Amino acid sequence: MISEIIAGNTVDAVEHLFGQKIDKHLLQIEKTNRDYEGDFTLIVFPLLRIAKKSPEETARLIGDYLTAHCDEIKGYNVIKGFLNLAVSDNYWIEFFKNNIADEKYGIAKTKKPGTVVLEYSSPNTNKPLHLGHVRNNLLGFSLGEILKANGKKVIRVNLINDRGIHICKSMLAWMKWGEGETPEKSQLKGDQLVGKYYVLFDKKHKEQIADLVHRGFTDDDAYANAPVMKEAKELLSKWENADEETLEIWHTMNNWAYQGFETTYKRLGVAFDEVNYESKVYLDGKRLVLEGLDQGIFYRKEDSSVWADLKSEGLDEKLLLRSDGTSVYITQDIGTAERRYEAYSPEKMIYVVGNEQIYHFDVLKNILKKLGRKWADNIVHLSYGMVELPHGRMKSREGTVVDADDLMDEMYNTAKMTTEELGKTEGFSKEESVQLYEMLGQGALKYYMLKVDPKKNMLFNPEESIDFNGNTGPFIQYTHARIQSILRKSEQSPQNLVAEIDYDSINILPVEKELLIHLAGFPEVLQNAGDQYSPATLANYIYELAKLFNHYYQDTPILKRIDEKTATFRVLLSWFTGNVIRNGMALLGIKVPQKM
RNA sequence: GGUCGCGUAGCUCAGCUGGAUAGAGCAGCAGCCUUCUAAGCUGCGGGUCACAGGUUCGAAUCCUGUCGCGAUCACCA
Repeated sequence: MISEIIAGNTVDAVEHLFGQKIDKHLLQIEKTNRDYEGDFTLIVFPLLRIAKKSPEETARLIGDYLTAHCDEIKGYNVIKGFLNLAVSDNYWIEFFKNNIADEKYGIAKTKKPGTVVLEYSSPNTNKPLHLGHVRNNLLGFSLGEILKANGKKVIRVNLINDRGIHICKSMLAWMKWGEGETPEKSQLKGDQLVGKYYVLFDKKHKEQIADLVHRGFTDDDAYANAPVMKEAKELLSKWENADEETLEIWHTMNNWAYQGFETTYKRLGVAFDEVNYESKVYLDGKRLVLEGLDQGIFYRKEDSSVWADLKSEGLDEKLLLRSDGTSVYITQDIGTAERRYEAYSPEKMIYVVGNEQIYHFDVLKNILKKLGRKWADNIVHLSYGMVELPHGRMKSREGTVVDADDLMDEMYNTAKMTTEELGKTEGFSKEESVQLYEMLGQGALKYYMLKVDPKKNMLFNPEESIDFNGNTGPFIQYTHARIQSILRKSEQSPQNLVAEIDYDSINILPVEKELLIHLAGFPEVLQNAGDQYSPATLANYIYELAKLFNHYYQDTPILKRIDEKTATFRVLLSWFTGNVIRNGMALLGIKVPQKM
């Protein structure tokens, strides 16, 4: 890395000039601002105390030293306390030479030690996936890819919530009013069908509540005493007592939901290494809680419920086992965390879960620590923000939920319309067109969601469909397609060009240097994206790269109207850029087309 | 009420491990296809970085407080 080289030499410079050995991290080196001459800038203010000279003079002295002693630095200028350094073209040509043949430039070639368990998606089987799940899935999948590209071993886990009162609601509604409807009979996706009965339950429940309130019940009493709610609770207790008929219906409806999810996951391009079902693991953790109780870490109340006291940690008391001895949500998470630790000894356990559960994970970590699990510190809650609609949050009750399947259909249609208007699919077969529309629709959707910092809430306006121009997925996909078009027109394959290029003959233009500098930054960006769990960092990097390339493409002939040696270099630089765009987009879960 | 997060252009967002005159896209306006794909490129207008203090040579960025928005504090998950 060039900034490492500059830093190392500056340390020498400071020692030589001012007689003091400084730590490299004291130095601030950044890319030179566009408005100034130079490539990289050393900010000398922090060195003034050592230099005991004016900013300008300090900068000049260091500049002189670097120019004389460092081959990579060919000149400098000083503005106030900013030492703007010009890096020699040779350095960038070397960089190009060293990496051009590597089609997977920046992607880790070998596994480093360290396993990461990454949980994401985690749907409920009572309703289909919506926009919020889409953000979760895209984030989780992309983060997994990014970590793998950083050399980590990643275990992607989906923990499906297939039990509890909400599933019983769907089941009850189906039993009462379903008339034996199946996905096959009504040609409905399984998860949509189950969701339909969940909505139906809610509707009936509301009617009954209104009726009870009308007859003088309070809202709360009406809620709990509505006949359908009582029946749903009975159904839950039947489920817990392993009633055969109930289990069978439960199995059937869950399978419908799983099959529906499978379809959605496949279309969205997300995948998992392991699927856990809550019904199988929800009893885990009880053993640990009882162990903690024995050791006096937790305590039992008169009604025999078990609690953790986290007041000294700034939290509250937390219920761990109900008075009837059954587990609650957090009990299960204690158990699954322990299981994952024992199975994989991961260096991190990442949970992609909405920011509404920050408190939950805070509690979870503290409880595990109380139990002496030091690895609790390795738990990371990647808490992402809500996806909001112009009117606020999505409310299933108000019918403002944006369904994942519908959304993908809409994206496909928008892609189709836009592409046809532009007449871009002339000469495409039917199948190729369909593939392209899907690729563009998915690209638009995924990039739209991933370019935003995960921790921030984001707005989705269904009225204005997702854009295809500007800072968007299709813009980047288009840039890739343009590059491929050049490569197709080149008489030789990139691999052949690499074999015959004469590096000594290369003269690089300022735009080309900009591209090379940006390309050189890819590994660092990838690392940061992994360290900060932020696909957005990567997304924004790729956008910058695509923008730079389009600017280059606009007024620099790459293949035609130039001599062969220049063309060789430019085609290869385009190829390099295309590879980084493709690989980077793949880490976001986005495919790029050859033509569009 | 306690805790946590967010507040940057009309809109959607970058920038936040402190550095030069705060950036993109969309929307608006004006240009660029007899040359490699115009889903592109160039230019113009648009800002009290919520507000007030503080730390610093230097603050959108760090600290404190205020305001606004949101989340959370279940024998729900």
